[in-house]
Amino acid sequence: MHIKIKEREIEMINEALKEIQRGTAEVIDEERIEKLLKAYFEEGKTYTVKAGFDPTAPDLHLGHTVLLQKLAIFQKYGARVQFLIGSFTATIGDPTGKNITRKVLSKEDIVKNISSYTTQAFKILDESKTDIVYNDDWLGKMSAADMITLASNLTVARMLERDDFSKRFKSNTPIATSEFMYPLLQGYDSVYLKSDVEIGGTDQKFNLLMGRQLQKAYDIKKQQAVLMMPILEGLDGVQKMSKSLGNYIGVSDAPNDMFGKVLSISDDLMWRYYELLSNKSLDEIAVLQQGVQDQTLHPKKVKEDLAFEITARFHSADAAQNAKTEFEKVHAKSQIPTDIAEFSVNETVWICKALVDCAIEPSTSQARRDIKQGGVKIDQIKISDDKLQLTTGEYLLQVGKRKFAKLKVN
RNA sequence: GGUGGGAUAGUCAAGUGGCCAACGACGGCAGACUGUAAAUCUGCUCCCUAUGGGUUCAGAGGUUCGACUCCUCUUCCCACCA
Repeated sequence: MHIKIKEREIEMINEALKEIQRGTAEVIDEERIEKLLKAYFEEGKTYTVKAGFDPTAPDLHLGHTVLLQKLAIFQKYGARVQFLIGSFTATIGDPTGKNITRKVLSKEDIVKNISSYTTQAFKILDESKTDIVYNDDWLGKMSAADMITLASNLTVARMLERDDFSKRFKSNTPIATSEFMYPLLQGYDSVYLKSDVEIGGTDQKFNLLMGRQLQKAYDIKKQQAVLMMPILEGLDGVQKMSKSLGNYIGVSDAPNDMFGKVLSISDDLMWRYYELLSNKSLDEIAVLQQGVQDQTLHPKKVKEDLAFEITARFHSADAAQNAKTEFEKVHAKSQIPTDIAEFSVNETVWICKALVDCAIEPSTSQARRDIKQGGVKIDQIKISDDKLQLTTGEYLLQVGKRKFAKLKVN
C-alpha cells in the first residue's frame, strides 16, 4: 500500500518534470527542480520561480508568453511566481543601441505600463499564485559601497565572456560601463528574493547564471535552478520576435490580426509555434506532423487550428471563430471585410489625398506609385488614373489586399 | 591626456567636386501566382496635385559657378598609446 503511493508520487513527479522540460533550450540543475517537486508532492511545500520583465513597452507579445506559459506550468505544480518588474533598471535607462540613449521612463509611465502588463499576463498566469515585485524596492536603496561590493563579484574578463559583450567588443560596437552592472543587478534580485528557480530566454543565460553565483557569494543557502526557453522567432521565422522589428503577434492584437498573423507564418515555423505556444501535448503534435507528412492533413488546416487556439486564448472561442470566418471571406474568397473604417469629407477630393486622409497610404507619392502599379481599387475596380477626383458619393477604397476604407464625399 | 580612423535614407553599406534623391543588400509596399498575409517571380521604395518643384548624406560655418565629396570648428563613436 505504502509502496503504491510512492510509485504514484514518482509518476506524478516525472509527469510534472516532463511538462516543465517541454520546449526548454537548457535546464541547469535539474536535480534541484526534481527535489522541489518532490517536496511539493510529498509535503505540500511550495517554492518560488522568478522571471524578470522589462516594463519599457506596454505590450506583451507571444515571445513573452512562452515564458508566461512555462510559469503557469510551474504554478500548476506548487510554485509561487515572483513576477519581477525591472523598475530600477528601467529608470536608469539601458544604453544598449548606438548613439541613442534609451529614454528614461518616468515612474508614472512605468506604473501605467505595468498595469497593462499584468492584466495581459494574468490571461495566462494564476493571479493568486503570483507575487508582483519591483526591483527598485531593494536596488534603489543600495549605497555606493553596496554596489561596489556587488561589483567585486565579477571580473572584467568573465564579463567579456558573455556572448553579446564579446560580439560587440569584437565588432567595435560601444559598450557602456553601466551595462556591466546589469547582470549583477539581475543576479542580486535572486539573492534578495531567495528564488528557487529562475526562468528566462537563452539570451539571458549569463544573467541567470549570475544569480546562482551571487546567491552562493552572499551565502543565502540556496542556488537557484535555471531554466532557459528558446527565443521565439518572429513572423519572418528568422529574427527573434520583437516589437521593434515589427514581426510580432501582440497579446492585445485584435482577433482578426492575431488569426491572420499566425496564418502568415511559414509551414516550418508553425511546428515551432506549436511546441512553444500550443497547449496540445507533444504526442498530439507528433500526430499532426505525421498527418501533414502523409498528406492526410492539410498544412493550412493545421495552421488554422493553431491560429484558432491562440486567438481563443487571448480573446474567446467566439472571437476566434469570427476571425476565422472573416479571414476566409477576405482572403480565400477575396471579398471585403465586415468592419471598415469610415471617413467623410465635405468637398471633392483628389484620390491620392483621400487615400492619405483615410490612413491607408503614408504619402501621396506612395499613393501615386500604387495606383500606377494597379494596387488601388475603388468599389472593387482597379483604377489607373492618379489624377482622379472623387465627387459627391460613397466610395470603397482599397490598397493592396488588406487595407480598406470607406469614404463619403458630401 | 596624445595620435589616428569614422558618422550616408528603416537597417547594413557604396559613393572622395558636376552624370547624385545618391550603387547594392536586407526590410517594407504593390502586382502575378497560391491552401495562406508562406514560397517564388516582377516592379516600386525622401516629400509635394508632379514630364515640374522642394528638402536630404552627424551639426554649424567656409571655399567653389557647383559639395555627400575640399577646409574650419562642434558633437558622438572606434582603435592604438598613456
